[in-house]
Amino acid sequence: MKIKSQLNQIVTQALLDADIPANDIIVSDATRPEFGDYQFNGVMKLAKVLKKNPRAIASDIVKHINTTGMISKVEIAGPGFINIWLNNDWLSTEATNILNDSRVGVGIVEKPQKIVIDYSGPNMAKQMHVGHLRSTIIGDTLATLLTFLGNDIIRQNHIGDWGTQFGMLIAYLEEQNADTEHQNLKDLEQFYKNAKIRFDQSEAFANKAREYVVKIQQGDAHCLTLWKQFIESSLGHCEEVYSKLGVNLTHDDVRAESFYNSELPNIIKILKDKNISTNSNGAECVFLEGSDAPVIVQKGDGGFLYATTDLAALKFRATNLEADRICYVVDARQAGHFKQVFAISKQAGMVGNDVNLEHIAFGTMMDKSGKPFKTRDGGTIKLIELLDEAIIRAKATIEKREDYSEEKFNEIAYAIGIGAVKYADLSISRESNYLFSWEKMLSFDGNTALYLQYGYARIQSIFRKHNAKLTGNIVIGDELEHRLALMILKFEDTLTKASIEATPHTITTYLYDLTTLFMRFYEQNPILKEGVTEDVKMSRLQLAQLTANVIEQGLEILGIKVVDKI
RNA sequence: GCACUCGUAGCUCAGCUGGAUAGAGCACCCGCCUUCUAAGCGGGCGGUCUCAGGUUCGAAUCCUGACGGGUGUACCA
Repeated sequence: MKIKSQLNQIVTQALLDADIPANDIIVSDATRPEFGDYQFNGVMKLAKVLKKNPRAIASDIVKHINTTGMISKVEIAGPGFINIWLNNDWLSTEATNILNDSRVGVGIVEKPQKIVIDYSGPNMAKQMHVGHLRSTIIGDTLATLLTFLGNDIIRQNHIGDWGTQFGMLIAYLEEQNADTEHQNLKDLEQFYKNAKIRFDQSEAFANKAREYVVKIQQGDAHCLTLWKQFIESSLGHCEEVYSKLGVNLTHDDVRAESFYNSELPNIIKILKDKNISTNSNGAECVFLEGSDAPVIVQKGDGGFLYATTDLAALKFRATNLEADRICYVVDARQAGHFKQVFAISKQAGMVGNDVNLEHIAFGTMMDKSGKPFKTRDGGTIKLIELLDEAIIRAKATIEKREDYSEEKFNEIAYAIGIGAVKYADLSISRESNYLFSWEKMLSFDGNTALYLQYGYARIQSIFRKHNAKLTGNIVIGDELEHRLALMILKFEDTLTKASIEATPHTITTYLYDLTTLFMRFYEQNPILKEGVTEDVKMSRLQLAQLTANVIEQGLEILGIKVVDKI
C-alpha cells in the first residue's frame, strides 16, 4: 500500500482547491501519536511566500481536505501544523484485503529498472574472511529487495582472479603435482599458507612464481589450465560460504576481473583518443579536477590497474548489460576510487549520463575495543568459521528452552545463528562502522533477528491453538489495533524508501517497530482467551496473521529464515 | 599537507531532503504470569545532540570555523 503518495495527492488537491500554488507537497510521519498518523508541515514555508498568516492558510487547506475516504480527521496545531488521522474503516478494509496476498500488499514499481549490483567480490587468492561479510550480506539484500519490487536485477560477483599472487599459488600447485588435483586444495587455507612459506623460503621457488605471473599473462596453456583449476577450487569454497549464508549468488553471477583483460587496451585507447588521459612520469594518468594525485590507468611497464578494470566493467555494464542503475557494494574506504572512476567513465562516454552510478558504501566491522575485527593473534577471521560459531552459539541460546528433536534443533539453531549475524550487520546504518558482539546479536531483547523470530513464533503458536479458518473482517477496536493495522500497511512505503536509499536498516527498524507493537497488542488484547467474542477474535487473528506475513516477507528480503517454534 | 568521513544517554545505536517535549535497546531500579511462548509487557532513571559562530519564524539536521577520532592520498586491489 502506497500510503504516502496517496496522502500527498489528497493534500496537493486540497491546496489546488484552495487556490494555493502546490508543488512537491510531502506529508511525513507524525512525530508523536497524539499528533495523528501523518502530518503536513509545509504551511509555515508557504506562509512566508504568500505573506499570510500560517494558521489562516492551514485552515483554508484543511477545509478542502477530502475526509470521506482514507482520512478521518484533520487538525491544525501549533503555528500551522496539519495533523492527519487515517480512517479506521479504511484501514480495516485495506488490511482485510491483503490477508491472502502473497506480497502482503506491496505493489510493483511503476518504472522497473535494469539494475546491476556488484557485491561480495572475494579474492580467489585468499579464503573468505569477515571483511567480505558486509558486502555479501548487504548486496544480497539489495538484490532481493529490488527484485521483489519488480526490477530486473543482474548480480555481478567481480571476483579477484588476476594478479601477482596467482603466480605463487600456481607454482605451488604444480610443485605439489596436479595428479592429486583437488585433493591438495581441500584445505585451501593451508594451501595458501604453504605456498607463502615456500615463497619466503626458496629463492628458486620465488623466481618460478614470478615467471608464472608472466606466463599466465602471456596465455601459456599449461599455466592457464592450472590457474583455472585453482580458481574453480577456490570459488567452490566461496560457494560453500554462500550456501551456508543463504546468499543467492551462483556461478552464473561470476564475472571475474580477468573477464575484462582483453578490453583493457581499448579503455586506454578511448581515454587517449578523447584526451582524457596523459602520460606522466611514464604512466598513463587521468588528472581530475579538485585532486592533485592522478588516477593511473596504465603503469610505466604497460601493466593495468584496478581503475582500468573498473572502467572496463562500467562500460560493459552500461553497454552490454544495458543497466539503468549500477550499484557497487564496497567498503567505504574505496569512496575516492569510485568517485574517480565514475567521473572518468561518464566523461569518456563509457557510461551514459542517464545511468545512475552508486557506491553503496559501508563501514568497517569492529571488535569490542573498537579496533578492526581480527583474531587474537591479529589474523583475519575466516567467514566459514564465524558462521559455524554463530550456529553453535545459537544452540547454546535455545537449548534449555524446549525439547526439540535433533533435526528441529539444528534447523532452528541454523535460522537463529545465521539470522543473528546477518541482522546485526543489516540493522546498523550501513555507512557507520559496526561493533561485532555475539551477546548483542543473539539476544532476545532489543532490535535483533531473534526478537523478530520469537515474535513470529508466538504468532504461529496462536494458530496452532486456533487451527481453523479465518472468517469475517478486521475491525479496529482501539488505538493499538489502529496503529498495528497502519504499521502493516506501511510495509510498501518502507521497502520503497529502503530501495531508493539502499538502506536495509530502514527495513529492520520497521520490522522491529512492527514486532514491538504486536507484542504490546498481544499483551493487552486477548485473542483466544475466554470472553472474547467471535468477531473480535477473528479480527485479532487476522491482524496477527498479517503481522506474521509481514515479518516473514520482510525477513525473507533480508535473507533471514523464520521458524514456527523457538 | 590536502581530501573524505564521523562526533547524539554510562554503553550500542536510530533520527539528519530543517518542524512541536531529541527516540530505541543494553545496563540499573520498580511493577505484571492458575488463562494465547514472562527469552514477554508496563513504568522509572539517564541528554549543554563535541564546541563556537551564522542562516531561519524554527537547527541534532543546513553553512563556516575550531577541537577530537577514523579513512584515503602516483604506478597493490
